Amino acid sequence: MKLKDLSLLLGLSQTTVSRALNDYPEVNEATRKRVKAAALAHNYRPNPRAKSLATGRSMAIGHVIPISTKHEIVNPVFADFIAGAGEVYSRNSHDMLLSMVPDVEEELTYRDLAAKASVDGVIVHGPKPNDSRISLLQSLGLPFVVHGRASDGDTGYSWVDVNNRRSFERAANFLMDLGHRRIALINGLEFMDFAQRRKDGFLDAFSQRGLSPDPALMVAGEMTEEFGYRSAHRMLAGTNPPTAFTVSSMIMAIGVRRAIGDAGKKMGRDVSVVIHDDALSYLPNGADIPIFTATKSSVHLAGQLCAQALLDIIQSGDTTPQHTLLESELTVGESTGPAPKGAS
Amino acid sequence: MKLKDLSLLLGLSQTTVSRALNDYPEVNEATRKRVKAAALAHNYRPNPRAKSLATGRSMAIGHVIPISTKHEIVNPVFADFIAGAGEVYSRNSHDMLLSMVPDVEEELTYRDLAAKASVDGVIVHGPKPNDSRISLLQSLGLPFVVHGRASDGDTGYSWVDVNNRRSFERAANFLMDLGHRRIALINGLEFMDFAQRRKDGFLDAFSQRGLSPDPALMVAGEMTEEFGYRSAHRMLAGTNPPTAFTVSSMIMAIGVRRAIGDAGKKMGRDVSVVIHDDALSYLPNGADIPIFTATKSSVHLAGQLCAQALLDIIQSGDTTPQHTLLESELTVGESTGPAPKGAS
DNA sequence: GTGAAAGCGCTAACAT
DNA sequence: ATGTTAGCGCTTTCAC
Repeated sequence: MKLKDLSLLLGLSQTTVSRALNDYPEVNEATRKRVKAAALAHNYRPNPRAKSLATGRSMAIGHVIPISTKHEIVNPVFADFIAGAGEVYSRNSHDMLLSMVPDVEEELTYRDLAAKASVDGVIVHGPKPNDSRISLLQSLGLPFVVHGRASDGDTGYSWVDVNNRRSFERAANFLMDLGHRRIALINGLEFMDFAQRRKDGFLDAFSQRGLSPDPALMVAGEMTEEFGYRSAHRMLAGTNPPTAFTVSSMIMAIGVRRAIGDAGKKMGRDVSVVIHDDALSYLPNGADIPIFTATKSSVHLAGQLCAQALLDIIQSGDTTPQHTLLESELTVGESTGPAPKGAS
Repeated sequence: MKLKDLSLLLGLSQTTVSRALNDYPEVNEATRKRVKAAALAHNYRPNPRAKSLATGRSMAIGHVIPISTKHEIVNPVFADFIAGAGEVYSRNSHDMLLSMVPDVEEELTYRDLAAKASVDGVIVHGPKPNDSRISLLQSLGLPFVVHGRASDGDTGYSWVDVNNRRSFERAANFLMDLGHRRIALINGLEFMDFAQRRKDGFLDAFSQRGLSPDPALMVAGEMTEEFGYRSAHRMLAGTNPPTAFTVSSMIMAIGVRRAIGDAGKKMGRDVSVVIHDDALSYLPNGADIPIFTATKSSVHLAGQLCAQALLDIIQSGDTTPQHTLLESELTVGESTGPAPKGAS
């Protein structure tokens, strides 16, 4: 069933039918009703490609995922984000175009998307400081929204971000309120913007009390179970082990938990773990080790907001940068957690 | 830069340029060279929508993900699969269209994709026995490949599946070779095809030795950390606890590990855990609890094979059902694992 | 308020 | 081996 068939069927021109369907004001209300009813009855769906060719808009949003560094896609956080964004696209009858490309081809892919007008806009994932993709997209004139920020104070583009700095500041403060002083930070690679911000927040919490963390308890690396395990293991085996951990991802937290298990007899119940990134869904507060989920990640929400922001930009044509900073909740498990031995 | 511009520039007709670019045989080699060079130099990219409108092919593959039951997308396995498929699409210059829809709208979505000719084919995720989507897609005439199988012996459609039955048969056999007899099965919901097959394999391993598992040690439920924890916890608290676990997913395995941790002092080093679904990447063999990854999941490979199979079907037009059964590797951790107390 | 006709950028008969 | 022409299914002037 195409437009022509429908118009013939109704004894109207394609033009009128098209106008009726697309809610043009000049159409007679009676006609519109008749047309819409017929379209529904005959299950008419406009061909998006034809429409797109005529209008110049693709009604699709691109997500480009580099695949050689596997972190992005394997990360459950990514899936949640995509799910959130996808819902918004569905509701607004947009398509989501996912491109998995070797990261060396990422720039080419953006150029391609722009040249072929395959998408009306893109979401940028995993920004690094001074990310080259931003200027590329600007020069290509392709609307975009960044999930995260490419560097501090940069206001030249739209982004949606979780308040990473504050999350870790609050996590550290929470632990210090419980009496912990030897708090470890198991962070992601610090050239990633989010990791840098988390570290800043962590340090801030200490400064606020005139304290400073033990540098030996601060590490950054690949967000893998293995790195979490090894880091925590080394720290716990030291002469002055930490009494609490702040961890940058669920996967690393699993490793930290394993290390704590190894050291279990030594530690007793004296170790707290604070995790970022939706850990609550996967690692509920255990009976053996008190785990506090400090920041309930809002990745799913972030996905929705990113998508909505981009659609708004595309619709309005207004590219004035919009910035959304999400506060993540401090969610505490059932147990309020122990104070370290000899704490005040 | 569009075809017309390029043809004007070259002093050729659009037709010739189009033919040269699309490797039609009747074009003069010299001309083709000239055309291709010019296209490259001027960075010409054919508009896929125009092309699609003219050819009737969309050069896109659809993946429909129901979102009200969150399992599908949250599952890291899903992300790996998508990554695998995405690579294949990229290499074959196809787009991947991801639709996140409330599961009640799933059928509507397929009808939509078919009616609007948005995609040349779809991949079906998470099949259940006698899945209604299969007959729907067949009646819509939309090419598809199923990741998994909708029921036993069904050969009327193409699928790519991991040999779930054998994976669990081998896992159980592996543990029995180590001397274990009280082996638990923590399975996914048994109305899912894969879970049923895993159970079958588990049971087979016992029958082969003239044994049968304790029904109290076989459970099935949502693949969550919580379910894994609770199931294992209950079993370990019983009078005759298991000495080994086979677990159907990484997430559940985390819960099982937590339960083992709880029961640690009682158990000593006597518990083995065998996990399906790429557990190796996330849960390396621990120092405290011996964990054996029995089946290295091939989801990523499955994604590639599904995508390739679908592209082949679309290209050749040959819809003769193709079936691919992947054998998953039995990967054993560093430790070969302890025999249970008093084992032979 | 409705219609005729041109055109979006490409491919595919049908010439030559 | 190359060009001419007519679409693909829709929107959008422009005219009535």
